[in-house]
Amino acid sequence: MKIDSFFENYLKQDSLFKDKSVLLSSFVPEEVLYREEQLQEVANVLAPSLRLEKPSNLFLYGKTGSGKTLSVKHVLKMMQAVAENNNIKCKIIYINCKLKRVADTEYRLVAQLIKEFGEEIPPTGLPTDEVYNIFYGLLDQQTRVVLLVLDEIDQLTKKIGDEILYNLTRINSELKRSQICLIGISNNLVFAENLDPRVKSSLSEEEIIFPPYNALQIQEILKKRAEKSFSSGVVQPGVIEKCAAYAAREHGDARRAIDLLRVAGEIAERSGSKIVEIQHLDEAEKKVESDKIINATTSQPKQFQSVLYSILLISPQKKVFFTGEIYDVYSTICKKIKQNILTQRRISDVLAELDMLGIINARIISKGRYGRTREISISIEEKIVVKLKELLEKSLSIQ
DNA sequence: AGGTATTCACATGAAACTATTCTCTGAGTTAGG
DNA sequence: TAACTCAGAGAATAGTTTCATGTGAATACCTGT
Repeated sequence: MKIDSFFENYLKQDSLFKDKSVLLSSFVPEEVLYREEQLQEVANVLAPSLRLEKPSNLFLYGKTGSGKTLSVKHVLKMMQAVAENNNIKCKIIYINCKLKRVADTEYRLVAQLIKEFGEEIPPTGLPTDEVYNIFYGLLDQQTRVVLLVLDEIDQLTKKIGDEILYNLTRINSELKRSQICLIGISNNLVFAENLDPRVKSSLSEEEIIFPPYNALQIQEILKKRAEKSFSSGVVQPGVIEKCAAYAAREHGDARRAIDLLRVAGEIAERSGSKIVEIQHLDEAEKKVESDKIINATTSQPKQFQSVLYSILLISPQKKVFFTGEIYDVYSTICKKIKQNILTQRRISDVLAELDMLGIINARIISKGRYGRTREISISIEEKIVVKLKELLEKSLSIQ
């Protein structure tokens, strides 16, 4: 098939999708299923801001894909509509703290806040307290309530500590006219435990817990979304059920389920199928998994990649191996590609990161007289290992 | 045999360092009046 | 004299290194039987 006719055919062939955006994670539906209680609670807490009174700070807990972000966005959307209708000055800022190079440090977070007020701030070069001052100035320009949503706040504190949160909670006492209300969202259920007690008490004036969805609920959610996104009759019976089952196994992660459905649809479409079948779903699961890993590794620095490559080199020969062995292999590889060799201390950290990413399985064991070390095994599929190995060879230009 | 002390091979933490990217400031230089 | 250039001081950040301290249990070493 020649390319030109390919495009022709592509156009002629009608899409399986009616509206794919419904299946993207940024989509906010008009109706949030099975979260009525939480929605109401969020609304209750935030309502005072419509009277220009400061609402209590709010904290939301729940595992990934349990509808936290969605619920908050939904409530805030409604509120903003009302605020606009009645000409109430109420500013809503949503920031995801996990985004690299956007809001993952104190400086950048405040810089991002300033940006929300329509001012630009250089990415570096300014002292942090200077940036704070600019922010205070902007905040206090007029009387209003500012609702600040910090998504994945646990990532932020894990990286740089809870000082920022302390600063943010104290802002109110410095402001004359504005009021700021913090809404924290965390995936980590024990997040607040290791927080400065002062921060903890002022941040979690109100707490709402989001339980995971069960399989049935995910099914309903998927059905709703599928109706809107796919053309009718495309999704075969059983697909949604299986998709929900996959997700329920992973602590009821609805986002993952929706993602899976979308990828399954894309795969079906690309293969020229007119319907989405279970087989596409299985393929999608593999793809999502391998994409996740490949994305995670390719965005890492060279040194990180060479450590991973070393592990992949050892893995066919042994089922489990130890830090020292990896370090040896890593050293020879570094020599081979003329890269300087990092200390074992650093490699230890890299291994811990790889463990976090779920690429390897590391467990600290003691071999008694023969020391203490990480017992490492690889935790990704053979197929992905091969693919990853090729990729790393290219990226590190080996051979 | 039973109990204690050692010892290995790292793990884990904190602080300090390095390279890079960026701003701001003020001295020196240039061009126009 | 105003405008411009350009070096140097200071910041933020990511990735490391250095130094210091921690640690679980297999083994070595006793001790008394």
